[in-house]
Amino acid sequence: MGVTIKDIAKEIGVSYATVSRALNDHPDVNDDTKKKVLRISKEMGYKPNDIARGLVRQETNTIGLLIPDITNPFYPQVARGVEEAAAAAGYNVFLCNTNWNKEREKHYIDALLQKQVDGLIMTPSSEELEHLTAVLKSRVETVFVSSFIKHADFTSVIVDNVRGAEMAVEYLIEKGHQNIGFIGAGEGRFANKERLKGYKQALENHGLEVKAENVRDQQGSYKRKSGYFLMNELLKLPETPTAIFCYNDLLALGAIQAIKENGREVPQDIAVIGFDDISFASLPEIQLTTVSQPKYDMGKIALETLVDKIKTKSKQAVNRRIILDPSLIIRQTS
Amino acid sequence: MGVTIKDIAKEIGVSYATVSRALNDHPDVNDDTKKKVLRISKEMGYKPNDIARGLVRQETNTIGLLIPDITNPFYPQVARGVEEAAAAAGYNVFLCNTNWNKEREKHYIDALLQKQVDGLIMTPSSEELEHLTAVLKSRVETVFVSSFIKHADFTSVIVDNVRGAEMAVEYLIEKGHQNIGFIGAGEGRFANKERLKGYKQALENHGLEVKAENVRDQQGSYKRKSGYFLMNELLKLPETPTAIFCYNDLLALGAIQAIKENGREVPQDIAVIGFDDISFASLPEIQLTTVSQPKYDMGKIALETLVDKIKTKSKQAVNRRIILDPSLIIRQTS
DNA sequence: ATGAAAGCGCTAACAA
DNA sequence: TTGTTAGCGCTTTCAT
Repeated sequence: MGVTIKDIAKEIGVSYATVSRALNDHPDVNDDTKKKVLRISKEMGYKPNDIARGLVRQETNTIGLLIPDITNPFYPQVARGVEEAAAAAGYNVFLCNTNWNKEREKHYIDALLQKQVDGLIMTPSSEELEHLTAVLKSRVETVFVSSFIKHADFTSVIVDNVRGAEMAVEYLIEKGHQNIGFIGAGEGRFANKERLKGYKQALENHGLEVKAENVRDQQGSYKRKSGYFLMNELLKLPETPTAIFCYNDLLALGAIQAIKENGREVPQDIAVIGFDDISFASLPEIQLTTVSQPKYDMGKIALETLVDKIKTKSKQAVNRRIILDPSLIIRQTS
Repeated sequence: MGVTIKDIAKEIGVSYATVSRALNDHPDVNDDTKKKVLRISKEMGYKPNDIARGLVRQETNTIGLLIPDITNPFYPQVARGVEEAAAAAGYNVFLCNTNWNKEREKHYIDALLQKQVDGLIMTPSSEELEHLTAVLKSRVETVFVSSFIKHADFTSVIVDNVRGAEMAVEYLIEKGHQNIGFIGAGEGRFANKERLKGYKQALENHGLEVKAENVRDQQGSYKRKSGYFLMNELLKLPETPTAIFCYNDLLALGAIQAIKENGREVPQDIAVIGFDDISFASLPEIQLTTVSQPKYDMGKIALETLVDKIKTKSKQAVNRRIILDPSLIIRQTS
């Protein structure tokens, strides 16, 4: 390996404990020796071995980040927030892409725990808990992003999904729409449930009926082709909705494609609203109306919250939900 | 901490070396004891401490991945390739987003080396080497993706940038364009140079002049707004090109926006071709003609090559360039 | 202010 | 087949 603390000690003729102290600028160390140690270690090109340090300190300054789909621009933005905040706080992050796959998620969690990560930030692939028992038992600090698990004692950073959905659907109603559809995916997901709830609330608040055939979230993924597929189902209905609220922007993009291929216009024939406000939503060719989430901030706050939990470990074990505000961005598809 | 190897040893009444052997299924261990160890450790919920193992084995089964912009969908795709191949090979990956910032890159490299990563995969922020000396000196196995450093002995996985650019520009020439512009960013970047080279070659091969004012790669970033800005410059020219070849899709998207806002049509007035084929390029509203790179495969191959280098360490230290083929995808912007 | 020594959890000779 | 022991590189008591 490289230069170790012992090499430096030998070189200077002090004990390696002294070198360690100097390097960590411990108070009880002679100024001259400290300077000397610092100088020599620079000269010799010494790099501390974080692995060894971690072993004795029982901490690794490393956290794991589990996201379900790195291909959906929403998550890279969150990841950037986590990442930059982590760098600022002196942490490194292991990125794991679960692909919404419970098995992979489980596998990754195990691997991360064995790597002794100090904490975990994750958007779980589902609300079911069994595959998360390892985390629960290990008691490693965890914060959830864009997700919330009932029955479990985790901190989470989320946007007000219900409110966001409500805003979108209310806007559609104000525009005169009476027959509004919902496209989502995976009933099991927290955020999906919440946005569906907001959708229903808005309809009910305005005396509108929630039609079962208008709600499509029983199958498919959160990707474009799924939006395309589900919209096509909706287009087969005797009374196709005149507006669609989609769980996310990717689904909305797929829905729009289906609508256009069906020979109809957006928003003239059918209006579409998404969720997330990924960067591509603002392209002149797209101009997608959508509910914006503070993606970067969610990541940043998640990391900061996690670090806080790690530092104050077991002291204040109060978990909480940090809820951020969404905002409706009106563009050309509604 | 959790359950350790010693706890298990105590429980069963054997030495902890035996437990270690059983757990790593070493040949020389009694079948019964092995079974017993396995059973008990499962019961006690034992998880090996990778940190400790790494310390003695002098390997961490961890690699670092440095990418310049996680916000550009090109990199997440590469990252996915790296990630999945890594999981398959039993490695974990530290993701670091450098934001094209040399200082951050340097900082991350240091951090990764201190974490004793077994290898590095990176797209460096620039071709200059000084900030990479740490890597060079540490002799940690490294493979470059989508980049190639002259004067240095690294393996890299790249697409044939020259050929890709040539294909794009030749196609434009065949379509009758005589006045073709280039939009790039950061002259210092390898890939930028290569694509510019391909652009020039294609022009020269067809007896067309390379006009300095048509080449815009001296400033700006690789992002959309930069393409927008540079295209606006081109639009001010007395003879605005009738076709533009862009370093990447993001720049192309920005250029298209500028063209449209200028009251001209794509491709009727000005044709645009990008590079990368990010997923959004295929949206019906975008239909961007572009040079496709095998993004996922680049990541996968990079990881596999790296692992190979790690395993055969110092044996076959021959570095090479792995060059993949690009393909021109003709859509509606050309 | 410094040194000696223990130990973090594990693997790997070397003995037995 | 199993146990003993040293040691990976570092931090941290406890002495001095």
